[in-house]
Amino acid sequence: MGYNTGDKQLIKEINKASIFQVVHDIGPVSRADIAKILKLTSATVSSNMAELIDEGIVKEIGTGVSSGGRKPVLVTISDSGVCFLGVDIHKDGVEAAIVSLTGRILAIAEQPFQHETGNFEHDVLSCIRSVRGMAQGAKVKSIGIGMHGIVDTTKSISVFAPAMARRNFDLKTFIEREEHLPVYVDNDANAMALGENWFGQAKQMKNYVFLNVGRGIGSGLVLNGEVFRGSRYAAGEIGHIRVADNGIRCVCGKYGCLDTVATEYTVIRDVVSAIHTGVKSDVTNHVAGDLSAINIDTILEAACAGDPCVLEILNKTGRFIGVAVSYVINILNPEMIILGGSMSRLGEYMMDSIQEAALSLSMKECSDGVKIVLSTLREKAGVIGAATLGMRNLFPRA
Amino acid sequence: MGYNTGDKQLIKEINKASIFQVVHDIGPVSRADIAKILKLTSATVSSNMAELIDEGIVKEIGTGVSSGGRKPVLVTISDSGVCFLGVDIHKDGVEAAIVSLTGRILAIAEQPFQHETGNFEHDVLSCIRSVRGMAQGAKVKSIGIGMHGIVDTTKSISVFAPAMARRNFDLKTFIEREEHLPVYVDNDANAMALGENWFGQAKQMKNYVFLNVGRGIGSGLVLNGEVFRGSRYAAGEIGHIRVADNGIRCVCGKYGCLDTVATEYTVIRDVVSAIHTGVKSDVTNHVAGDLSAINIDTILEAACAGDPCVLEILNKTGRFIGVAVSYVINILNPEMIILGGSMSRLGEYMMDSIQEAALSLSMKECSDGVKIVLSTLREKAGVIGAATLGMRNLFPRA
DNA sequence: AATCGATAGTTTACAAAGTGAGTAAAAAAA
DNA sequence: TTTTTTTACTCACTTTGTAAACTATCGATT
Repeated sequence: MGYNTGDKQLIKEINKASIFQVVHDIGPVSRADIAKILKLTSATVSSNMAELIDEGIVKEIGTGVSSGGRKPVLVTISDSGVCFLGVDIHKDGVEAAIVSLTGRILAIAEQPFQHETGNFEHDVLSCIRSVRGMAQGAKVKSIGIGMHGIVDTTKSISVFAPAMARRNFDLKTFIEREEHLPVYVDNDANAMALGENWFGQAKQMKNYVFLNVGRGIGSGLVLNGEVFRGSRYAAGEIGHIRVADNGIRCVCGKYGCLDTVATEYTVIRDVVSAIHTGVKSDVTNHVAGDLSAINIDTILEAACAGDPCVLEILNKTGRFIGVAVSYVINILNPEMIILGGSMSRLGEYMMDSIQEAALSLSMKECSDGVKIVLSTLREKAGVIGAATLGMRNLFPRA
Repeated sequence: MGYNTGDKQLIKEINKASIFQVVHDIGPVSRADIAKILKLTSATVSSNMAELIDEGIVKEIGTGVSSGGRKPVLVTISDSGVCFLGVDIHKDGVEAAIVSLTGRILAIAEQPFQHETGNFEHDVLSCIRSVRGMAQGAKVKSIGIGMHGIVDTTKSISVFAPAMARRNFDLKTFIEREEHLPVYVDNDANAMALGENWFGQAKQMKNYVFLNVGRGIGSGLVLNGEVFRGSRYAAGEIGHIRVADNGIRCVCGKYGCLDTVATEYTVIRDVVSAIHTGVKSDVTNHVAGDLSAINIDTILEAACAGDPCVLEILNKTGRFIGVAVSYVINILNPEMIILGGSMSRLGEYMMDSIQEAALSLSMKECSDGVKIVLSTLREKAGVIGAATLGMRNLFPRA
């Protein structure tokens, strides 16, 4: 069980994938330079390049400057040859986008769940169709789905998703039948982590952690250059690490989980309760006194305005995240921690406390050189990450 | 940087390694069965098998029962064709053994460090030579060294080893020059983890954690089937995760680290201090009242005899380890946690509390199915693991 | 302007490795 | 005894990368 074997095609896939990778990483670049970098012969690069160009993945873009001989023909990733549909399924709805191999978003659409019907499939499908309608010229190669909860990636089924009251939900078969395109499903944080590797902060990085902070908190781990999913697809579920002695009972049944102190919901809860206990906050003005109208947007506005109540709550939230991050650093010694997800809009106001807690609680040898940064893909990390699931599968065995 | 390319030899290495792996896992086995399992043609299996036999790695062992045709020729791992030297360098000394591909120990030797001289190289070398002298007929292919502290495995140098007051110590070059054999160096816990994969509890396992509990506490991580070392070779350093509010200052400068509550030293310390505060313990009898003579052996005897004082201290120690294990489980969702190292001799008396703490503090989805077990290689895990570093390198790219 | 050296990319002969078909050996079944 | 099945080897074929020769440019020099 689980033995690898190789054949001639495997070599080709490996080399072709690496050639693509070099173009992606440092393109525009000439065939000759690729050969030098990969220590392949120019013949090998040329023949694989011909296929990549044929498939619409790479294109020639002109000539570079000569260094004393024939001008090099530069190639770059094709911005329009093929593209990929990414779907982010979170607790409250679906978001879908069509993304080019350069990370450009050709079209994007959103569809909140109609919880009353409980027909999630329909909402997902309608979102996919609406975005495909917006970009009809696009040659969509596949559909990648990033899904909250636990996803069995070998069978491509959602084993358990809290917000959709269903277990072992086979989204892949359903969407493939409806859309006639290959479908790849993975956990949302894993997809985001992969997206960050292709288009964000983690380019060419082999060991890093993506923190998805939003309606819950989870993480995607990339270790030794591969997404790490654990033995039952539950790796990176840091939301249920104990970080607080607050006595708050988590949905998982335990007490003091990170999930009880570091999500959109808890920040809103803490702001409301602070105001209830008489603390003055700028937020009250933004919602005209209606505390039930407080949301992440109003909190963000107050934070921008420098409201001390909100800033202190965000600091505290950051410290809790930092505690969990310190465990991750001690165990995994990653190169980078990337903060993303819907809560990352408040990221600027939490980064300092995350960093301070994470570094002060972890061992120097492990935290040495670790970069803690905000995602540059921000709220698009979900759909872009999901689309990269399909891109990744251009070279499945490489 | 870090691109993979493939050539024809790569295919061969992959297939040859997998053929070897099947023989290792389920041998004795026939060529035909291997072909079925690996979905290779019998021609491919035969030609690779001929090389493996030629190299003394595998041997024919007779014929099996026919199921209606020609009797299959069974092959198995050669117990004597080639063997590997493993060296475990811990804080107080060196241990070396010559190990066959079947995990049999042909010779073993020990050499405490002569700290006054500070000439560690000499002690390591003399231990290696003494064990080679014991098994002169053995065809030793390589030397694997498991070393405490942080090891840069690409350069094979010990970046930082607390007990040897030296940084960036190039053991590989030194030993290769003296012994004229390839030398592979890795962190001791990583080596043990690998050893457990070849000969111990983690056979055919892809995701597991080896806990090395001894004079310090560290871990070796095997993730996606590979040893995971982190970005600066410091992954798995769980000794410096904060698990206690005891105010004890760790050597690393922080407070409450696992290393301050779960090593040989802390167990001895706690027993001594309990006796000082008037608790009656069986240990006192074993050392005839001389508390400075208390060591792991006397504590083990007392534990065997059911001494409540010692058992309570071991329980407490186990709970602290369990807390750290719970973080590991939540982050990595491993298949197995293996407890080894010199303290694992006391393992029976800690397993329950480790398990209880680990499971009660981790999320169900992550801990589901995780097996927490004692190493079967026990105190030999170090040298056997180190020897497997060499075995692993029979098929370096596979 | 003509020539020469250097660089880029393509073509061709070759080698390595797996595949697939065919074959011999050997044993069980009819 | 004959037939069938299973094992393992041989050999022609295909794929893929390599090495070297070849073509196409380009810049510099004469």
